[in-house]
Amino acid sequence: MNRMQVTGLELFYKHGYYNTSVDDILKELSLSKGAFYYHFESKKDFFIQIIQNLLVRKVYSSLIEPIEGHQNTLDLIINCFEDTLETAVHNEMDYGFVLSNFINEFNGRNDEIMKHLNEILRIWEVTLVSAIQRGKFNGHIDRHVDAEGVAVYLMSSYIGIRTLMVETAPSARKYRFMSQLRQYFKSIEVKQSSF
Amino acid sequence: MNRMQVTGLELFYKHGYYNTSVDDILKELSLSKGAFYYHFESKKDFFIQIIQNLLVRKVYSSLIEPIEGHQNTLDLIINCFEDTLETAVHNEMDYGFVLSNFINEFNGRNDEIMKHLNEILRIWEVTLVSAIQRGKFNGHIDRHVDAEGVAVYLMSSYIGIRTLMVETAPSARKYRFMSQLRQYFKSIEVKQSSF
DNA sequence: TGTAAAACGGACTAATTAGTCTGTTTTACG
DNA sequence: CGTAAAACAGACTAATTAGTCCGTTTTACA
Repeated sequence: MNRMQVTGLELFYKHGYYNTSVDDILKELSLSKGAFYYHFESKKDFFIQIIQNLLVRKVYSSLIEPIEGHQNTLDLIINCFEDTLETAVHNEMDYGFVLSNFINEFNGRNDEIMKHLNEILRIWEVTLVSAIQRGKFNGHIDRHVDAEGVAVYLMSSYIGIRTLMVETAPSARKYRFMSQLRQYFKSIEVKQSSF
Repeated sequence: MNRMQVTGLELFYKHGYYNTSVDDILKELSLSKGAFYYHFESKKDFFIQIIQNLLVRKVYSSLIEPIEGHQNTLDLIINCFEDTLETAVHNEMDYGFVLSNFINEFNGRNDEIMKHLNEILRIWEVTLVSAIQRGKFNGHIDRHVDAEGVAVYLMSSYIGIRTLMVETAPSARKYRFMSQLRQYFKSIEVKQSSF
């Protein structure tokens, strides 16, 4: 059953939800229809369970937990982005950011699934906002900075760079992206008055 | 024939390419199979023509031409983003950035179509790079800035915010995004030494 | 007005789809 | 062992898909 979900997520990620048939998944697993519909009500039900079991944990371990530490917030975010982007570069089978891919696919087409995906986005946003506020409190980030704004801006740029890194010069684009991210961070951290 | 392409793009944008059947398009237009396959070789051929005729022009008029002026580069970009995002906010049927939606859908699934989409991205990137270099030359942007890096960063954030603006608080997210974009621009423009 | 080509209608095919149903095997456990 | 439930196999249906084919209408133009 877990094997089915893992393989399901792989194929949905590779080919998209609507472009992956239940038969495709079963062929990959050498299983039959009976096995599938014994465990899952429908293809949609199957996908929602994948979101709740695998996708949520994936985002948690790669984008949430790494920025929940108590070091300098901006360093945590830089390292977190650096790590996930580096993984994408070295993954020859990278099809972009799995969460935003699904959001694009289901937007306006399936409200129930969109609710689940938006919920993950919301958690990511909340985590970023509180990380930035922690940074302000700890004196790493300028007190006048709008934490919500920074969070949205960070999420935007991350979603976008993952799309841009598919197919065209991922390594170079990652490097340029990270440089500009540091540049942006310089503009929101507290100015170190030399004394 | 043009009507077919316009309606085709609409539906492909709304529901995705693989999730829109030729029959759907023909039903919308009250046309028959004979009419469609008289003008187009296949569904793929139809879509490629849509890219070349409609999508390219759309990106040109909204993202390329507006930043080709000779005013302050950063102002041009700000206004350009502001305008397209505002359009997205007021379009109750917004399904995200049409170009990145298709890139997400075809990535790793159809090389021929990806080639066309990447070509549009490339033109956008080149336009941004030369705009930034013009800004450096004109004394609006710091000479040490990496034009390629800024371009990638701008494209990333734009693609991402368009994804984030679908469904959840588009207007508020747009506002926050634009504020942070201005913040970022402050960090790359020439420091106005007061004299 | 005559006529050939362009444009279109719509029935058809073969493949694929999600989901059903009935029967068989495997497992757990007394 | 015995047996009941869990797990699975695979043929089946009804709907949908891209694309074909042939006949009919419309258009352009001499």
